[in-house]
Formats: sequence, structure tokens, C-alpha cells
Amino acid sequence: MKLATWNVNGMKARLEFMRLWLADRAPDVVGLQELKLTDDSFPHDAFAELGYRALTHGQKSWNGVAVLSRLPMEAVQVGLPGQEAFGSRLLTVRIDDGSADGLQFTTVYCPNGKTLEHADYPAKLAWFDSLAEHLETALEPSSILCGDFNIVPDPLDSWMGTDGEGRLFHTAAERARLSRINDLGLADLFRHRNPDTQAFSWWDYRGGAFHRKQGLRIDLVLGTADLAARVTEAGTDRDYRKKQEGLTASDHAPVIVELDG
DNA sequence: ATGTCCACTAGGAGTGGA
Repeated sequence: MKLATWNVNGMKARLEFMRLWLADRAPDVVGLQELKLTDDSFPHDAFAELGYRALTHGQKSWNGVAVLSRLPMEAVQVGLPGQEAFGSRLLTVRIDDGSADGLQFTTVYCPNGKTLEHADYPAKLAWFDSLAEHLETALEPSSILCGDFNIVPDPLDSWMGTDGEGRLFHTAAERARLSRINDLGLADLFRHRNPDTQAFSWWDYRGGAFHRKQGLRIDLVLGTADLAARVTEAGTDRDYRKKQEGLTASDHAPVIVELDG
């Protein structure tokens, strides 16, 4: 089974690009972030043509998450309890993967924080606290939590290396929130499979960051132990951060994880 | 180089966000 997460930076702007990627990579389940559209305007027909059903939690202009799946699924949780005012940022579904209980699949678009001085920064930390509290009761033996976390887990995951320490995305306070989530029994599946590899998932559009190799790994696929044991491959789909057939890419690359069975 | 891209409001180019 092939799972992926992708911050598409605008569904309307990215639809044709996404078609190319889906046809090429053929993932089974994809968590999408930053749709920037309402549920009413989600292009279900375009994905149905490619064999995917979608469940969505959108909003006008900003944020918005969805899950695409070739397997049957149903919505379990729409929005992070207590944090609804911070935008549409969480969606949990149950995927019918043939197992008795199914696969619980959550995708998140975590707050950016803007700057260390901005009110959104402590609000980001509080949002993560709410996420951890929610997961304490919601997690199951087979759970995936994927999305744009807007946190760099380790200096290896930043183009700045240790020089980035303490900056936004790189603070001890943010990492403490990520650690709390990991401590619930969720492993970073890319890092689990590739202990020493540097592979970024986001590069700023500005300043030629992609070609300068100035990226960050902030898009993560976390999984419970039984899923971590099944990982056969995990990587960033860096080619799809590049223009394809004249179509503009998102500033995030997809992250793909393959499980046996 | 804060050098790009997206969505919105407008009915063209500026604004805010990442």
C-alpha cells in the first residue's frame, strides 16, 4: 500500500499538476493540505476520473485538508476539537484496507506561527497541545498521522543545519510538541526508514531556494508501531517540486511511504 | 535581493499570507 502527504498550495491552481502526479505515482491514499477552497467547490469529478474518492474539510481562501483514496473510506473526525477557530486543519478517516479494524488515517495542516513574536506562534503551540490531547484518546493500533507540521524535527532536516536552531520551525518549544505526539506511539516513517538521509519536503518559492538546496523537511508521515514495521520505502518526491509540462509546482513536494501488504 | 506564488476583490492591480 502506498500512502502520501502533500501540501498542494491551492487546489484550484494545482489540479492539472495533481493529475500528472496521481497518474504517475498511483498512490492508494493521499492526505492533502492547503486546499484554499470550500467543500462546495472541491473538484470531486476530476479525481473520480482517476479512480479516487475524496473526503474534505475545506474553507474559503485558506487552509483546508482532504483525503483521496482508491479504497473505501468514511469520515471519522472533521476538525480538531477546540481549535475550530484556527481554520480547517484536521481530517480523520477510516480506510477499509481489508483488515478487521481498518486503517485510521489523519491528515493535518499545522499552524505556521508566522514569526516568534507573532500571536500565531503561541497559538501554534497551543494547537499542538490540543492535537496531542485529542490523539491521546483517538489513536488506534493502526494509525497514520500525516501532513504539513511546520516543524523541523532535527538539524539534519534543515538546510541551515545547526545554524537554524532557535528559529521559527526549529525551536525547542515546537519540538517538544512534536515529541509529545511521537511519545504517543507514532514514529516518523521517513526517518525510521532512512536514519541518516537529508531529504527536504519544502522549499520557499522566493530566492531560488529549490536550486540553492535551501529546504526544510516539515511534511511528515507518522505511524504506529505495527505500520512502522511494514515500511518498505519512504521518500520525498522531489521531481514534483519542479515544473511539469509547463505547470507550476507547489512549494511542497509530496512525501510517499510504502507499506508491505 | 523579501528575487514567488496563491486567492480575493474587482472588473485592474494591490493586499495579505506562506
